[in-house]
Amino acid sequence: MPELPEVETVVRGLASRMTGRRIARLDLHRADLRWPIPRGLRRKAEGRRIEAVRRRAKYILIHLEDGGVLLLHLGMSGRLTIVNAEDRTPPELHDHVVFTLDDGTRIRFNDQRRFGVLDYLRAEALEKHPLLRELGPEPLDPGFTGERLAAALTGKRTPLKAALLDQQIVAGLGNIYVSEVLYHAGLSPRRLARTVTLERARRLVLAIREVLERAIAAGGSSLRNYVQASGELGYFQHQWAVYGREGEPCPGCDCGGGIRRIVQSNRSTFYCVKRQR
DNA sequence: ACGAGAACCTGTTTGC
DNA sequence: TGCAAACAGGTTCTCG
Repeated sequence: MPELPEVETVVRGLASRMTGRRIARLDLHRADLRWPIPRGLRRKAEGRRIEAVRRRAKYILIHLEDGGVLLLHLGMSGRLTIVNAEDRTPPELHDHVVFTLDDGTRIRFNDQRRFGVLDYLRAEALEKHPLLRELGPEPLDPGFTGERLAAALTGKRTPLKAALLDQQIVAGLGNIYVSEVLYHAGLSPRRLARTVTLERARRLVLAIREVLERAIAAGGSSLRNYVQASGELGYFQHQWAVYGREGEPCPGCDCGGGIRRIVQSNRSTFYCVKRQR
């Protein structure tokens, strides 16, 4: 599930509970997720005060007082759950990592498929980290403009859908929000990226901002302080226009089109053939 | 260098 | 009912 809006919601929830606290304990229940968890991570984290929790693309960055940074990625199935100090609920299957804060709060990192990541780096080397180095612009930053997107798409022979999933072109969109954004921009997912010139790129940038901001707002408003009663972070009711709606009528207008599902690079895309060109 | 597809893992749903 | 195939919201790696 986790695309940019979900990760942003998770980061806000984590920040409210972690900032200023110390990591009293870090329990690693296995030695790897997608990749090995660095040796010595526990020693580098335990006892340190948390200065800030930030997001870059779909990565969660937990900044420690000494300049260390914990980098988390939720992959396909990762979820974070906040467990209050007095809650004695035992660990669940696939709870691979558990943070315990100095006030007794626990944060469980559960990841069934283990495509997630836990790494450690130094703040001064953030830009050089192999996972962060190649990332494209943040879609909600003012620097992400139609001009910049058009330039990034120039000459690309790949379908627009695949280009927008490419984190080097814009960082944070995933399979669901790409379908949503293309619907709102009125552009076909099958259109070649290189045919997106300035006017269309501007439309796309507006659609990207609108869809992401609305999703973040929905996350914030439907969770009490971004934490569900269960303690789970980042899960909220979405109102998707096209994703998962194969066969339903086009929701946004009376064009009479139906939502079709196609497969592009082995992943589902949903769109309205009539409205999106 | 680019783009398509496989691979990484586990679990659930779908279709014969 | 049972079993295999398809599918799931991400990213990297390999190959042509």
